Amino acid sequence: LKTPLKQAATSQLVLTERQPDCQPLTTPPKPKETPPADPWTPTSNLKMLISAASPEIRSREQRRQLSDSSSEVLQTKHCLQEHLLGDEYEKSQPSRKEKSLGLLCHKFLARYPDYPSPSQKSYICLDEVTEELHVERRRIYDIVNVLESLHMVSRLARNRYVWHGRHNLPQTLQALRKVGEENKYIQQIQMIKKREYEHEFDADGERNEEMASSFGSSEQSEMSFVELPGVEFRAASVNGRKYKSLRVMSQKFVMLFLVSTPQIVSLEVAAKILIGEDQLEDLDKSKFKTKIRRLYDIANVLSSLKLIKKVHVTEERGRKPAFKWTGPEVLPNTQDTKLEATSTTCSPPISESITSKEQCSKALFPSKGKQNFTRHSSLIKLVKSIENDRRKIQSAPTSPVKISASTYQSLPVFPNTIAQFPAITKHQLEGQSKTAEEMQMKCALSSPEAVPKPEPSQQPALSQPLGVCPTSHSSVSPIILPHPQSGVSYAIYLHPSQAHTVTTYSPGFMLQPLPCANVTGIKSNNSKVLNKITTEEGDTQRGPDEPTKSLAAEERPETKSETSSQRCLKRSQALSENNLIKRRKSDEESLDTSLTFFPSGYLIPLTHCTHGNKAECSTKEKAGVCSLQHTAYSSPITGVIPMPASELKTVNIPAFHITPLNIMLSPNSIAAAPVLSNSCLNSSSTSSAPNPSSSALNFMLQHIGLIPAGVQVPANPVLQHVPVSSQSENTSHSSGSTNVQEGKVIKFTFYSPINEINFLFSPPFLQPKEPQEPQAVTENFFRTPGGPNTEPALSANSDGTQRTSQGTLYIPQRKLEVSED
DNA sequence: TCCTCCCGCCAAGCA
DNA sequence: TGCTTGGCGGGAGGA
Repeated sequence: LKTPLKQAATSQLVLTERQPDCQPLTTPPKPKETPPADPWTPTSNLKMLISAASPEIRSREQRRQLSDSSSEVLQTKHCLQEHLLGDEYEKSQPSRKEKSLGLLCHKFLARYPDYPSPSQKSYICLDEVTEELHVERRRIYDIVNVLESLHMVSRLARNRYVWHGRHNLPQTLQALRKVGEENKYIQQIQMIKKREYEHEFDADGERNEEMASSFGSSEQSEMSFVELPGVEFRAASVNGRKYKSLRVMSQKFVMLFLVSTPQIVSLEVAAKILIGEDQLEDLDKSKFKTKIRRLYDIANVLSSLKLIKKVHVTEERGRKPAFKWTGPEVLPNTQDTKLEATSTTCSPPISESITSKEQCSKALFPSKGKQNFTRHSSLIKLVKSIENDRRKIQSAPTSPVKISASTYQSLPVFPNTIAQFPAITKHQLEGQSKTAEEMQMKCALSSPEAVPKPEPSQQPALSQPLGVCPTSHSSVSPIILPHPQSGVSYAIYLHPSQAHTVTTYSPGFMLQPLPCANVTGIKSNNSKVLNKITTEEGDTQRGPDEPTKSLAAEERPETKSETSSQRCLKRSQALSENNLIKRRKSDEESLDTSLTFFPSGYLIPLTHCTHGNKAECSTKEKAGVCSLQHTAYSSPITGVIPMPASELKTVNIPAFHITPLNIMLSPNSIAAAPVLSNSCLNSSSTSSAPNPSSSALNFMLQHIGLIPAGVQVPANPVLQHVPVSSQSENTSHSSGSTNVQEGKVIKFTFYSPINEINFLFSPPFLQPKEPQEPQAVTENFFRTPGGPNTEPALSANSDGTQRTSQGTLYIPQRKLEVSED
């Protein structure tokens, strides 16, 4: 009852306020005379009914008519009243969509030029806007707040804003991206996704508890408004409210897009992150719903600005609303350049400290005092989260698993991997596989065409050897990780089509599941279970004939890799220096956790590839990564090769670092990496250095129990040049095409957030063998292959695992997906 | 049924 | 003290 009355009063107020503006208006002041609080007179009764039926429409219609003539107003009023009890009145109401904030924002934006003349400032009077757009003031605030977050408007005074248009947008986005990177939002996203999958079946409470721990305590919560020089932020209130401001939320929401790869953020994740940085007690459902509501508000405005677009991420658990960034690409290089132009201290040193951050912030926002700098606490929270994990596993059984200390940094990589799946549509994968042959030709590592949407300016000039070496130009591109101390290096086979995006070394990454393994091809028959993104326009549904393109669309330009990877390495190093031992535990935990749901891939040891030789080291030193101190823990169970920290110290890890920025490595970069071909292999102790593929195979096969330990199998040329053709992959059940025999090749795939690393193993080694300990576990991660749309014929093992009759191991993506059959 | 998000209450804070 | 600003959540339209 309250609302209608109030609305009626408002309508009357509007009515009377408009009178002076409308000359012929002669509306009697009767509404004023009738106290709105008295609903029991016939007039007020009627009025209340009208208001109750649709106060908005009533006032809106009245206002509209008032602008024409007073008589029309009265007629309209009468008309409305007459229709009040009828269905026609309801029909006359604008639909909900017509009143949407997005539409309103469109109208609002239409009032002002995108790029107003600097000499001529546009001022926004809220009163005028509310009148002209026939909306409540409250709605305008929603719009203005979001626009403020992008510095498209700024508050001048009460009721008064200045319209800046999009002049500041690039600068703002770069600043936001920078802040987002510094605060490791991508890692938060990964963390959330990881926990999401880990606790898929957990009770909400438990999940919330986990979430809470992952974000640390509320005391660390600190949300600030990112400002730009010259764009002063004058919040109406400077109290704590501003930290919950829609502005801040909007900025953070945008940050998530800018640091994500692909630039798709689900509302759920965004809300959790926003809550995570708020208070722990906010993790209840109502708060979550509130955040979601606000995010919808923000998203509507951002959509009107064409910065984002609504999409849907389809997962096993259903269709999730998400948004995809469609705004201008914000390149970190440019950003860094700009930052450096502002201040030379902006380039974070090897160990990025808070001090340097603040310096950078000062440089970025010189017009404001320190209190205005953005000082997000995400990093601290992340650390806390991991420490929580560590604590949890302190009592857990020790595991021989070793993963790199960098896992500490890239712990959430795993979820990130999942996070990336949405970006890879089934069609994309299929298309990718179908064009595998073509890519083999086109996507030679040195070929720029191999890079989806290669932007010249984005081609990373990876001057440093990354320890990632192509051994061939086949579609399966081996990458070597030198292993100095043990004398064993590791090979990773990269699919060239994705090699450009590979990046990432991370134990978490190594321990991640190997989805989509189809023996004969790149095509994944798992693709059906891959998350897919379907925009409403279906624009992300790309045909199979343009896999590269589609991938490119979803993946971040590789450009970011160089600086980002360096930065990440530095951060990882800094973080790992002090708590290396502790983190091992944590890493183990994370590994174990990953094990639960995600089978891992394998690093293939190159037993004859010498390590630590001067040539290699010099190469690494050139890369500036020799000092990298990471401890890798891997589990034989998960097929991860133990990789002590000392070993990794001299490994050119950067290329394998999974960073929150999703650093990518271009084929060119990989091709340019000389480690394998020159430093590593050539510098090996013997001139007859075995083919790394052989070592890789041996290790792999031993590891999974297909051959006994100590048994060495000769290298198979297939491994060096595994022709993965669309034919073979599509006809895995028929005679194998090219060199891949039917069902005789195992392809292991690492999925990083943005790429896959494939390991192909040739037939001779797939011989029946007595299951050994590791095998039993390992096979749990395998699933038989099948056509892209068909379920493979499985032969269940006694332990419940399955193996294809064709000898092909099929690696599922997720636990849930594995459960089928 | 769930997703979206309109709507407006009401409190904080400004003028 | 009135007005502006905006956090917040109920609940309804829509898919």
